[in-house]
Amino acid sequence: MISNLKENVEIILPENGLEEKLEQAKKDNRKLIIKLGFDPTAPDLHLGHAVVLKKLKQFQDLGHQIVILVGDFTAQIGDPTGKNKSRKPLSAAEVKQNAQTYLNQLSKIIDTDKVKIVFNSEWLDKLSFTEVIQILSKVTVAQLMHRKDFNKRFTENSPIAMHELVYPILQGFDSVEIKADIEMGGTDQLFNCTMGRQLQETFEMNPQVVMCMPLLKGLDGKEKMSKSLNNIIGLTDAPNDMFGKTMSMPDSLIEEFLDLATDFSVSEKEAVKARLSNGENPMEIKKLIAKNIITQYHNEAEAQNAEAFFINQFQNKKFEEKSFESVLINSLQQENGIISLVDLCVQLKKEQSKSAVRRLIESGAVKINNEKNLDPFAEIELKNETKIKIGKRDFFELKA
RNA sequence: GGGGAGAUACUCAAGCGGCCAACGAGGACAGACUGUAACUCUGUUGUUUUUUAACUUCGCAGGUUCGAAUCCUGCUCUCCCCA
Repeated sequence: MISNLKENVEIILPENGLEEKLEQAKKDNRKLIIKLGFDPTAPDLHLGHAVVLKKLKQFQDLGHQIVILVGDFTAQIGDPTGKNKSRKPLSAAEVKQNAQTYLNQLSKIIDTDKVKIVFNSEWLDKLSFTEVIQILSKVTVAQLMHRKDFNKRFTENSPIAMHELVYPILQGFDSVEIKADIEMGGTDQLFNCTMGRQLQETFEMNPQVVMCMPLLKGLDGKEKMSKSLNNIIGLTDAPNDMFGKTMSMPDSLIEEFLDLATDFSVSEKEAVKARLSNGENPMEIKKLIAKNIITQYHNEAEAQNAEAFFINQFQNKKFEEKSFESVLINSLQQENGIISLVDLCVQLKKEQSKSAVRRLIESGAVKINNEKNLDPFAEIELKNETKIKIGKRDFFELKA
């Protein structure tokens, strides 16, 4: 059981802490409190988050108490780094809304009925300045400067605002408030999580164990998976999308995805890796991974469908009827069923400027009924079942 | 508090009165080739009117000029040195 709990975990602090906590819980006949923080500004969950969430799920299955901490207070302060200084603090309503979205997505992996949700504004709002100073006095600047990104910015002479330094401390104080036994997070959270240990100790509590999961790389194969880098597979992505995205990742990512994104058993993983090193086409392995992922977040039938679709559509280059995003002709702005190609594509592909779309068309990215059309001003007749491909991933079909 | 340097598009970074929507690099996107991989090659990378054009952009606000990212004034912010 312990080895399952430790699978894929990159860092456990202290080393034997997990065992001790489990034993203690057993002795006291109580649930462990397992904390996971969530920043309410970014509620789009992807496979990177799933790495941590699946670990939480294991604990939940063993009967422990998951506490989701919504960092609404810290989000109100706003992040001053870099150019983001104009970032608006979220309103209470937005925070609520985001938390709800987050929960919905969470339910793909863990049982949200059994999860406890808390907002850190509940206690952080109430602290007096005296109390704040007292908390701050527990931490030294030298400690804070150990954090990698503070250190980097400091040595590079880029600004660090005071309240940024306070962030990790507040996060640590959250652990005090909720009496966390374990705090989970990605390896990037290591510093913040250890802050929790330290503060709990000064508040004479048994310090939490820190468990950090590795950060899954994004589809670009370079950076961590992150929405802003546009390299994610979202938990709520459609099956065909998941399949296509998985197939488009660089081969160098295969092992990592196998380990972190699939739910194969350890021995199955080994077997698949052996196939790879025996020279099997990595593409086949990627299909395996894709199917496994879709099975997790949708179901097996969908996974089969997605594969069949992919093979037919992209490998055999046959256009299939299914799985184009249907667009009602009535919903488009038009003139008597006629529209220019740019205008059509702008409406289909939202959040792109007209100029950008126009360039796309001119570079040959748009096909109508599988025929390239390079003229942005071609007049398109809006007919039922007209298929429009924009780039590699966006497919639409008009419906009367 | 005193002295010095600086703020340019996603990032880095040129430009220092007209030839600037702004060199170059990275990134990103698209195309060809492929296994929707990598490599390589090509193109694009402010917005808008069907575009040898107009409009908005070089920290913010004013000013000088026929004309400003470039000069002047004030402001904001950052970095460095000294106290």
